[in-house]
Amino acid sequence: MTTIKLQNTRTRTKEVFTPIDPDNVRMYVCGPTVYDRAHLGNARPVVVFDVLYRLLRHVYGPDHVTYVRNFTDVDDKIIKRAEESGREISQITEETTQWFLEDMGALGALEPDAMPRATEFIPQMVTMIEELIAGGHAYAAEGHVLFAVESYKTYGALSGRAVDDMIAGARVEVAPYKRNPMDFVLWKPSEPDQPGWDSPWGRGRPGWHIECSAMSYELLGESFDIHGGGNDLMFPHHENEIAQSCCAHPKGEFARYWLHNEMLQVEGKKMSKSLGNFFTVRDLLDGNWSGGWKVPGEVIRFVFLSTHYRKPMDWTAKKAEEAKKRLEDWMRLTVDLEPSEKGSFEPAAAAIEALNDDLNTHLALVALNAMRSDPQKLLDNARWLGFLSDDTREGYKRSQSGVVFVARSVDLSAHEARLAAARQAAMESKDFAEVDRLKATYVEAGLEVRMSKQGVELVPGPNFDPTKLEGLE
RNA sequence: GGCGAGUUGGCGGAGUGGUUACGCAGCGGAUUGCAAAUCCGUGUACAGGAGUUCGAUUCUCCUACUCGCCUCCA
Repeated sequence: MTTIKLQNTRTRTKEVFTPIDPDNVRMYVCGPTVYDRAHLGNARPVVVFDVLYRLLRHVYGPDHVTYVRNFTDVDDKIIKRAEESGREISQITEETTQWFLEDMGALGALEPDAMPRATEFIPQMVTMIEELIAGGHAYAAEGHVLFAVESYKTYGALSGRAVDDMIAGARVEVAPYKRNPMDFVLWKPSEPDQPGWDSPWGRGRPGWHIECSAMSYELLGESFDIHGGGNDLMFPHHENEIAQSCCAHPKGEFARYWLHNEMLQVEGKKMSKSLGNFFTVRDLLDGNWSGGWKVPGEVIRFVFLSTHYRKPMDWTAKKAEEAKKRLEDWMRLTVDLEPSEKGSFEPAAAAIEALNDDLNTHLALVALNAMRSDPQKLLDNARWLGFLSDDTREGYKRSQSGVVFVARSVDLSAHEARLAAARQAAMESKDFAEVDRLKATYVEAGLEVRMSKQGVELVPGPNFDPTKLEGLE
């Protein structure tokens, strides 16, 4: 049996991964709040934990892994968005959920086994809150229910914080009904025009953190193996999840391995709207970003996986271009091959070993690249890691000169024929002036000109401008 | 202020107590009418200081710098 090692935030060490039950390895990853398109940073944990999911499925078997990722569909940001836009909340959440699935699918991410929505688990949340109150870990005050952090001795252990220190440096406004400034909301009252559910504390809605505790308990049990998310969630979200879950179910361990991915940057800076470097996954896919070209989902995936998940990931146009070239190279080598049957294929040891070592995806990509001399192996392994999908390959095959990643808005075959004819004539006359003139024009238009004994190819590059070809017709 | 991460060659980015990362760019060659693409070959490195050690880029400590979180955020 292969040994997977994972860096556990809880212990700050790289540990051998041993599941509670090898027949049912359980992983929970915090999903999106559905109020808008997922931005690029939202996509990183999705891709990272998709790789872990694939690895676990390989090691323990596809039927022996349960991966849960939630949708937060009740939240003040959603309420605000509804008020601003005048749209129904359900309309917003349903639309955004669908967008999310489409966008993440484009990145080659498999869908989790379960994708629970917070609003479907309100009764379970209420039950858990009641248990916390009964156990002396929470109290009701002015329509709110708050978790009492002092009732949980190890509160702050995950992120390495002490309650007293946090109070000293806290920037939060302290609500008068809080016994301790660090107490956090489990349930809060709703105005008549806000979404709400009846509860023992009046009509209201859950606080942000309780949903993950309630849903992971329902779907994975009081103890499960892996809990993942971005490291910005470590505090307070994950800390609060631990407090809630461990106090409500003291016999359970909650999550045993905590994995956190580092944040994403853009051209060396934090992605933010004020810096003008903020974009969604859809922006990239549609070419609506500073790079200006349509970035295929697999290119985004490649860029993500070329940096280790625990290091800051810097998105740059240059990286995207390099990733695109590499994938085009792989595509060129494998386009005429058929993927091996599922039963007859085993991921290469080099790739598995790389991933076993705390998801060294960069090294796994290097291992893939080393398979260029064995295209069948490259194809199978690339597909196993979420590249060279059927859709991508179909697109490649449809494009005339074999380039998948650039949308072909014009038919270049006439130009190719014309250049080929001119070249043929020049070969005999030894006068290459006309050929050179044509070639220069094509290059100027952003085309790559490939002439060989096999013939002539015109390949659109990122700056291809079809209008520059008009004078040639 | 508290907590945490990082600093590797022109760039990106792995890894290791003593031996080649890899990719891109560069350079040389093959190929080409010339190119492009492709193929072959090739150079440059481990922030600074102290310590442990036969030996450290790799371990320990200190310094500097960068970054993230602590407020909605993945």
